[in-house]
Amino acid sequence: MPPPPKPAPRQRNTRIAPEARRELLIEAAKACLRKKGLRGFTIQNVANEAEVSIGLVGHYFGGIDGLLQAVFQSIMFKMPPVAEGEPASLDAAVAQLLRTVESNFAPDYYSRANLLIWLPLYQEMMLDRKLGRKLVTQDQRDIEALARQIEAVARFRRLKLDALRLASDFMAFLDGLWLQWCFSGKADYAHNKATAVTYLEFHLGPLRKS
Amino acid sequence: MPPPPKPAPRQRNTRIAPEARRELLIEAAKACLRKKGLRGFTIQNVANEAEVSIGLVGHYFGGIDGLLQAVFQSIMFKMPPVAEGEPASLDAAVAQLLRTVESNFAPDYYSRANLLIWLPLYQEMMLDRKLGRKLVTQDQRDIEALARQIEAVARFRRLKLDALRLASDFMAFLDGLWLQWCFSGKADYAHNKATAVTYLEFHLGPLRKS
DNA sequence: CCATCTATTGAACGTTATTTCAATATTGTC
DNA sequence: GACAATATTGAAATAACGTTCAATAGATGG
Repeated sequence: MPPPPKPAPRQRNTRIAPEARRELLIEAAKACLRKKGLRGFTIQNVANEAEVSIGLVGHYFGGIDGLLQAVFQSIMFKMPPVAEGEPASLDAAVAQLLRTVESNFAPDYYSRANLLIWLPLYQEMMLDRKLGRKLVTQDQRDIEALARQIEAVARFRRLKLDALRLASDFMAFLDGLWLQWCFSGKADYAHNKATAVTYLEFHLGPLRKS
Repeated sequence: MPPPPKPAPRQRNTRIAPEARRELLIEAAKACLRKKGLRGFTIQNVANEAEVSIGLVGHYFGGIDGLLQAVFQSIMFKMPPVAEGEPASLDAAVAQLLRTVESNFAPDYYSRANLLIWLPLYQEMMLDRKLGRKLVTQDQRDIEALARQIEAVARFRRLKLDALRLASDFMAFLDGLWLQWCFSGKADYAHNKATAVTYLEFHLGPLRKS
C-alpha cells in the first residue's frame, strides 16, 4: 500500500496585520478562559477557537505563558475611564461621581463573562509578584481618581471624611457585589447599582434627586 | 552488560488510616493550589507535596478531578458557623450579630492562603453547574442565617428593612473587602472590620458601645 | 505464627500539551 | 514580474500528564 503521494491540501488563513492577529488570538484566548477556565487554557484550544494553526501562538507570544500574560495586559488597562476635570458646583461634582459609579456597571465589565477572565488574573497576580504589583498600581490609580471625585462632593458639602478610604472601601464593595451577582445568576442589576449609591449617600448625603 | 539485578530499594510510607491519608492528600492539594495555582495542580506536584507516590491519588480520589472536587468540598463546608438561638434582648441580639461578623474575620478564612483556594473554586463553580448550585445553596444558607440575626436587631429597634437584602449585600461587602485586602497586602485588618460594622450601623443604628 | 486484607508504590503505557522548524503562501517593493 | 520579507502552516520531536496495575509491605485477626 503506497503512502498518500500528496500529504494533504491545506487551506490557509489570509494574512493580516500582526497587531490584528494578536488581537484575534487574545480574544480567542479569552473565549477559552470563559468556556473552560484555566485548565482548558491550552494552545490547541486557543488555536481551534481562533481557527488558526497551533504554531501561531508561539510565533506571536513565544508560548502559552506569553499569551496568558498578554490576555491579562489587555484587560488590566481596559478599566472604565474615570471622568476628570474639577467640577464647579455641587451638582456637577455629584453628576461626575454618579457617572463614575455608572461606568463601573458597564455591561462589558460587570458581567459573568468578564469575571471568568478576572478570576484567573487574580490568581496569577497573587502568585507572581511582578504581575501583582502592576495590578495593584492600576487599582490604586482608580481609587485615587474616585477619591478626588468624592473629595469634591465633600468639599461642597463641608464634610470631613477620609476620601481615600471611602473610595477604597467602595471599590471593594463594588467588586463584592459583582462576584455575588455573577455567582447567584440573578440578573437584577439595578439593585446592585442602588445598593452602591446608597452606600455613598450614607457618607456623602443624598446624591440622587428624590 | 547485565541489567541491574535488583531494580531499586524503596522506602515506603507507613500505612495510616484511610481518612487520615485522604486528609493529608487534600491538605497537600491545597498547598499546591496556594503555591502554583490551578496550572500547577498536577498529580506529580500533589504527590511530591504529600511525599507520597503518584498512585495514591488515583487510589483515594479516582483521579485528579476527584481530588479537586474533594478540596472544594472540604472548604465549602468549613465556613464559620453562625450562632443560633433567639435572642431575648436588644443587647443579646446585637452581641450575636457582632459575633457572627467577627467570625467572618477568622484568620483561617480571612487570609491570603485561603483566597488562593477559593479563587479556583469560584472559577470551577462558574463552569460546572452542579458545583455552582451547591455553592450557591450554601451561600444562601449563610445569608439567611445572617438575615435572621439582623431581623432580630431590627425588631427590637422597630426598624423596617429588608433583612435578606441587607444580609446579602453585607456578605458581598465582606467578600469584596477580603479580596482587596489580600491583593493589597496591607495587613490592616481591624480597619476592614470597622468598615463592615459601620455599614451595618448605617442600617441598624449603633451596635458598638461608644 | 500464618493468612488475609489493603494501603502503598512506581514503572509502563497511552494521551495530551508545548515547542521547534522547515516548507509554503502572501504581501509589498522595486 | 521578480525578489525580499514575513505571516502561516502543521509535522515531528520533546516533554508533561494521567491512569492503570502488578508487586510489595504492613497491619489485623485468628
